[in-house]
Amino acid sequence: MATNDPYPGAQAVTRAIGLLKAFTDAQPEWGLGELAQAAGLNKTTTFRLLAALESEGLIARNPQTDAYRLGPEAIVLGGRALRANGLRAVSRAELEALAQETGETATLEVLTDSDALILDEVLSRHMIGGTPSIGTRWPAHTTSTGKAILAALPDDLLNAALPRRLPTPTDKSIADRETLRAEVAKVRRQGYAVASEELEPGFVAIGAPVHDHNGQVIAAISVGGPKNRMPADRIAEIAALVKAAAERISKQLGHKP
Amino acid sequence: MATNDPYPGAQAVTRAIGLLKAFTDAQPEWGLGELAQAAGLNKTTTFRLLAALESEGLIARNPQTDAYRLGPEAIVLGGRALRANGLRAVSRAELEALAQETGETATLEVLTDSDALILDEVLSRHMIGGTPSIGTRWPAHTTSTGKAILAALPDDLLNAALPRRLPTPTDKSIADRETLRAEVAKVRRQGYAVASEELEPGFVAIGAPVHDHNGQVIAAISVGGPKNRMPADRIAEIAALVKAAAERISKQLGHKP
DNA sequence: AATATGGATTTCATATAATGAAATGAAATT
DNA sequence: AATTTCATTTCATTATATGAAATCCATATT
Repeated sequence: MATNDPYPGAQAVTRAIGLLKAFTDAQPEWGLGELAQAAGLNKTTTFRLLAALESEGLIARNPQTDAYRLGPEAIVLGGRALRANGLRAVSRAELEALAQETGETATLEVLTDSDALILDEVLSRHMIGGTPSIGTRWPAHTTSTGKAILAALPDDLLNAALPRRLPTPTDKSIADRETLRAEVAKVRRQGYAVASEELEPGFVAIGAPVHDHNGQVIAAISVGGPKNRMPADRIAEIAALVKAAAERISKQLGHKP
Repeated sequence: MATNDPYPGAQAVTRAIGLLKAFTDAQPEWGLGELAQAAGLNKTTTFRLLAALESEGLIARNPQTDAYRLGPEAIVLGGRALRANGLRAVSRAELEALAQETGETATLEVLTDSDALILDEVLSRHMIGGTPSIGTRWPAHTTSTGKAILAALPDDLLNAALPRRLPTPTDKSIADRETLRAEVAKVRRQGYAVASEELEPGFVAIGAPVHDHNGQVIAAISVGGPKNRMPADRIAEIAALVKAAAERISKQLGHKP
């Protein structure tokens, strides 16, 4: 999860961030005691850190229950981090076009540590009213975008990006490096990656890499939807669209093929 | 900006968050020295705090220039904060319908301190490829949503929510409490608020309040677009749509009118 | 090629600010 | 009314954050 080892000489900061990271989609609210326990901190320390975070707006309290939750400032910082990334501005129109043409959900994702992180998303017309998952992360080797990025990395960086053990959220997930190596070769050959129920049963996506002006991969885009709308011939068709869109984005970023 | 006074006994945390908040849309990247100066901190301290934030992923470095910027974890936390707010899930479909019917941009916003914070946004069909502003904040009294929320607040909370001096981003912005009082009365009478070039020249929006099951305002939704597409009769028409949508959302939240 | 310049890091002695055990307070629950 | 379960405050102790100065490093400049 951490990019590096915790930096010494800033214990309180590291602990405070640890507390922030405890607020997940699965458990978005915590009481003081349970959070202290989960974070391995003294209750007093936890209280003091949370109070500091709250006074800065990163933490808020449920007005009914007094439970701790993430605060509005987290949303503000997240928005700024997102907008600071020029990629989004460049790729937005392509994502919209892809979602329009295919009727499915299109995403822009980058690699962080060993996860694919969703930076932008245009929802499928079948998901009217659905909640976008911007800011969500999944193990890279289980996603089409993650595999597209990994495959476009030089081997040393690819190995560095892989976790010690490959998580397998479904029984179709790639479970070992041998299989992954073969898949990477295939993705390199094709120029796109398909993840068929490797992240979630019933979900299929197709991803292609985006390159910057130095020729390095910096992101990937994808189109995905339920398996029943993704027969082999349609996958091939979508793959061509996704690949072409990714190449146009790369070109806008100054990439010379 | 801060919800409360800085909490003592967590200096390092408060300072670290101060650093994070220095990364804005206007200045998304900083060198160590200038950031230390801007934050009023010693360079060594700044370095150490940034290193801690970086190792946790909240700060990243521009690979070309080494400049500091917000990191991927900021996006992750922002996404979680957003999804923790059930409001978004409930209102999403209504925003999409409003954007569809009017062709303009629809937003969901809440009040933080004295600002209206954008929680969700469906872009106008005139802005294909535009970048959504989720996580952006504006002075509440200059926005339609902000005024809708302020007007729906009891007087004591309304006063508490106003800053000492009212910022005036344009010459049409409400500049004094007297004028605001009259405007609030009007908004209460109408059940919706119009902000005509009060935030930005050429931009007009119409907002209506959303209430929870206790009858308290918790948010507002809006539809907005350029002044030239917003003649008086169309404003009235859109106001009716926005108000009805806000009422449907409130009803879903258990509000009994 | 050698040197200067403007950064970013590291070092280290010091004292301040963070720590946690225990006491207290405030709500729920019995 | 008593009990339990939390959150919050107090306070003495020391671990931890601090900043001045030294060093390193990359990039201009001569």
